[in-house]
Amino acid sequence: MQFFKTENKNTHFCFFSSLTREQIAQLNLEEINKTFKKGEVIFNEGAYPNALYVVYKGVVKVHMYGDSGKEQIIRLAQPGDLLGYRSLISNDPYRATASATEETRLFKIPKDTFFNLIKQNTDFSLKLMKLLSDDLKNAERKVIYMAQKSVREKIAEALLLLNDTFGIDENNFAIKSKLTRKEIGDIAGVTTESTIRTISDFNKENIINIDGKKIIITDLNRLKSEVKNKIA
Amino acid sequence: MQFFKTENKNTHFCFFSSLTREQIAQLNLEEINKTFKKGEVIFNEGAYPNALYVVYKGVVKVHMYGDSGKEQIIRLAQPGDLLGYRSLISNDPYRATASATEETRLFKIPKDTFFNLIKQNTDFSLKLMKLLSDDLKNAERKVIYMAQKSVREKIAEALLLLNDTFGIDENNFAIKSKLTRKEIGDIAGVTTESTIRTISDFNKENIINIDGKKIIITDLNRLKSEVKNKIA
DNA sequence: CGAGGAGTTGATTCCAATCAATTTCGGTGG
DNA sequence: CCACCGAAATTGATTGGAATCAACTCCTCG
Repeated sequence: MQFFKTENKNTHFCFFSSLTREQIAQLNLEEINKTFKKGEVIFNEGAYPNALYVVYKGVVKVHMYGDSGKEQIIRLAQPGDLLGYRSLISNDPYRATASATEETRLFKIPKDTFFNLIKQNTDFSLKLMKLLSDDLKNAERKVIYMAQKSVREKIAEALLLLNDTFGIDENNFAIKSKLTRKEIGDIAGVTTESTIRTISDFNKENIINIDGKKIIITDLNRLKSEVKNKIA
Repeated sequence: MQFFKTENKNTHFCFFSSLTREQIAQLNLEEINKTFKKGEVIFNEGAYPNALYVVYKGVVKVHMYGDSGKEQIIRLAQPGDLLGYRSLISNDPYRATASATEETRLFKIPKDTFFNLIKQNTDFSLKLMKLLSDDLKNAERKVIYMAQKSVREKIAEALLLLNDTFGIDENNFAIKSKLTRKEIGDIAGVTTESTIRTISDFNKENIINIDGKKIIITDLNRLKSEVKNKIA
């Protein structure tokens, strides 16, 4: 079961890899009999959560809109990641929308099961708290990022995130992401035009290589060094 | 005991007001025999937490530095708020520094007590999760804020935060904050000069009134309307 | 094969940072 | 009590980075 992967992902950590098999068994994971296609919405801002989702295949973008209508991608959820647990715990309506960025399949954990597990299993609770803490850490880090970094740094960071999240194609070494330039900009908090210009700059400087829409990171170290003072 | 205040604070919620008296008794609250003066550091970025702090009197700023050295204030903790619980749960060194913005007194909850309580008291755990969730919600909101808002909106938001956090003086209606203009800018993620100019604009437009360093919000509604699409 | 979305590029604008200089204020020691 | 010092606040001038506006090309997919 791929949940047990142990790779150390940069941005998110695989929640399930930290659970025991027994704990996973208690989850009553129920596979949703539906494959979400690119762009399909899993849940919408404003809706009330009645279950927790677990990404099983694919990558989901969690995004919200500023008042001007500009989109901001809050995070990317990959296999093993939870979706919508924050709203569930806070008992709030979703404040963000979740959409598939590629063919995606999900498990569902009924709300009751989830809360029962929290109540019965302190170990599970602790792990969930740790997950929340880590997400909070990332979000706080992103605040300072948005406030202080240049477009160039933001795009470099976004590309590194894509690299970590989607991985690379064995054949052509391109990042296996289906995100558009606009969406990359939405991660970085930057306009589409600036995103394109910056990606083009990186290309000219041989830090990356553009092959159509595909991006190949040719000099990972230089890309990383664009992101100063990176916090692991 | 002032922890039982019920005011609905805008940005943080008073953790202790949601606990039963019994739960509070279990906390082994230990008053720290020290009054922190304005500017004094409670804990430093990089240090390892060995206890949880509860603000009892005063307001504490939690802040970190971008690589250029620019400061960013992550949040303001007021009486009843917890300090350092994220790092404690994640078992990380502190990633931010906490300093008093005025005379501050703290309680301390030993690390062991804290974790024992989590393990023994599911209700407490749930409340802690809710707290984490709410902080996460705020942080995510701030990400989009930093990415998309103008200086004017950011300063308006910061002033509203000050108003909620410090309250106003009964005599002159000034916000009872001892923060400098620079610090207000550090909340908003804006330079000191831009902060001053914007505050001065609000003054000219009779949205606020400046009396020396003191700020009096004279037209709260207009100030609020500067912050479009405010999420409660 | 047409249409529309995605990508790209160039020109222009403008907001806010930066740089620079001056004033005000709060505290402190003589 | 006052003079003085350094920090904070303020104001002005300039710069620059990124958004915006606009036009065009290139896919791709129905």
